[in-house]
Amino acid sequence: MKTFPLPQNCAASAEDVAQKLAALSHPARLAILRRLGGGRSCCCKEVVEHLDLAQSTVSQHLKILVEAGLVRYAPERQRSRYQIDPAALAAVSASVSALVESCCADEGADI
Amino acid sequence: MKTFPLPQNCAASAEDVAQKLAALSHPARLAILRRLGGGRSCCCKEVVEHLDLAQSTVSQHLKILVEAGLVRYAPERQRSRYQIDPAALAAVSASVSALVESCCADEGADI
DNA sequence: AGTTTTCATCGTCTATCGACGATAGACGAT
DNA sequence: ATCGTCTATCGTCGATAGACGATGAAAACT
Repeated sequence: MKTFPLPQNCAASAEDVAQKLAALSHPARLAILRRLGGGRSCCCKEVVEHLDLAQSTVSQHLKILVEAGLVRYAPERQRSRYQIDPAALAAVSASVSALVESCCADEGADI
Repeated sequence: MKTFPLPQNCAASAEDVAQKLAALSHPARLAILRRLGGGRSCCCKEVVEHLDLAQSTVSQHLKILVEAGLVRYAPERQRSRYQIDPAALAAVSASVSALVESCCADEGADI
């Protein structure tokens, strides 16, 4: 597995982290991400065919993922190309890990 | 017929993961978690004093965290005790990591 | 030309979120 | 018994999410 540069990734603000997590907090968007995983072709139509949602709904979900910075968007000729941003996803994962560690780290836990 | 097949290596369903991520996707709740981190005393009032939100609002956020299974709730005598569930948080972190890895796994990266 | 395909956006609808104040219940202290 | 404190819940409000169909634009294909 390749290592991503991660330039000061964990310095993200709480709002930023919250936005990315919000983008991840919907089953349809998780399904979309899985669909985009593995370097698939990633046009909107293909996602629509696998999700049983209206095209406009899928487009909205994709937009949310793009606005959160988790998916890159390339308006190719006709069929737009959506592609996962591995660094951004890795950054989110790192942020969550950091959060968990900071919450569970110290303390002899008197309770 | 399931809408989302979702072959999972983690035991959690997509809805479950989404719910936990939704619980994490609010700056106030992230701040609450940080407050609860390190085995603090964790009564509602203390959180209120550090968050500049109404007590009812904080109670709501705590409830969301409890319902997501990320925080444990012990209705002690007068002042309730809120406490992070480290295992649940770790599970969320693992789920996110698994998601990221499954999405970025084979990545030919040629467009 | 026209047609089809694909996509983004608009408008609209309902449901939920997020905030607050007010209130009631439970408890300790006086 | 009464007062004060802490908490959870209720009711309400505006804002937003999430879904859909309809529409328009751009590229590709007759």
